[in-house]
Amino acid sequence: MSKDLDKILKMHDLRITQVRKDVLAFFSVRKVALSHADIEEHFSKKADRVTIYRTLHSFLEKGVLHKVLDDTGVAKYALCADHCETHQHSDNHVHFKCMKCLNIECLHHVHIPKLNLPTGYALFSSNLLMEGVCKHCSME
Amino acid sequence: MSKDLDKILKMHDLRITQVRKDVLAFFSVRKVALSHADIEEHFSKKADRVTIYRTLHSFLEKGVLHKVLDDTGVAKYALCADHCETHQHSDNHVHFKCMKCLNIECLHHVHIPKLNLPTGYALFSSNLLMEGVCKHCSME
DNA sequence: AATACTTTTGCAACATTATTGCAAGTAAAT
DNA sequence: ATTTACTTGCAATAATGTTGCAAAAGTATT
Repeated sequence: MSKDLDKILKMHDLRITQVRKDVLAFFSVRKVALSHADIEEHFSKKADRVTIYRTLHSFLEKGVLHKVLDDTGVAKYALCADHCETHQHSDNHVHFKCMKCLNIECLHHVHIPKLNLPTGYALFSSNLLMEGVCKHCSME
Repeated sequence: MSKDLDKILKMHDLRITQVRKDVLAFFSVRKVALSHADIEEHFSKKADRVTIYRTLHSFLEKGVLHKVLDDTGVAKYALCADHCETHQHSDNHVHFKCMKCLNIECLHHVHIPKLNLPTGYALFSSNLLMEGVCKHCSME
C-alpha cells in the first residue's frame, strides 16, 4: 500500500519523501476535499506549514490533486483520477458539498453537461459545485 | 438614478448610507464580479477597509449580492437579480470567467441544468463556473 | 557504497485577506 | 427634537498564503 503511494508519486514525476507519502495517504483515506488546515491539523505539527503548502502546490502542478471550489474562501483539494497529468486535468465531474457534515466529495460519475453559451464565448473548463445533503447525512 | 439605489437598499431592509450607495453604484456600473480589493482600490481610502467588508457581508445577507466562486482564493461578489431576498437567493445562472481579461460575469440567461444525483443525495443549490474566453476578448 | 548533484524541508520573516471590540457618528422612528 | 438602533472608523488580532535561504534528504553516477 505504501508501494502504491510511491508509484503514484513516481508516475507524476515527484520525488518520494515522507511528507508527500503522508499527505497522499491522508487524501486516500479521507476521500473528501481537504484544506491546508485539515492536513496541518491531522499531522499536528509533524510537518512544517510551509512544506504542506508546497506539497499541495506540487501535487496540483503535477496532476495528483485538483482544486475544489468552495465559497468559504479556503482552498480545498481532492485526488485526481488516474489519468490526470501535469497541467492537464481531465476531471469533469461534479463536486457535492453537504450542508450538514460540510464535507465536499467528488461525484466522479456525475459529469458536467455541455451548455450552450452565447455567441462569442469559448469554453475551456467548467466547475460545478452542488450543495445539499449527502447520502450519509440524509440517512440519519 | 441615486433614487434607484436608495430603493434597492430599502427593499432589502438596509439603511441608506453613503458607503452603501457608493458600493452599490460601483457594482451596477462595473457589471462584473468584484472583490473587496477592487472596491477598496476604487474608493482609494475614502471608506474604511472594515466598513467595506461589513458592507459586503450585509449585502450578501440581505440578498443584494451573491458570492461568485473562483479559484484565486479571494472572495468575489456580483449583483443579485431583483427577486432575491434575505437568505433566499434564487440565482441559478452560470458564471463565466475570461482567461484573458480575468473578469467574471453572470450569464443570467444561461441556467444550470438539473442533474441526476446518486440516490440519497438531496440538492439545494448549484454553482457553475465556466472558464474560457469571453465575447469581448475573442473579438480582438 | 561513496560521491556529486538536485530537490525538498524547516525556519524566519513577510504579505495578504478577513474578523472583532469599542467609541463616536449617523439614519430613522417616535 | 429627541431617542433609539444601526453604521462607521480605528486599532488590534487572526487566519491564510508566500518568499529566501541554509541544512537535510532523495536520486543518479561512478
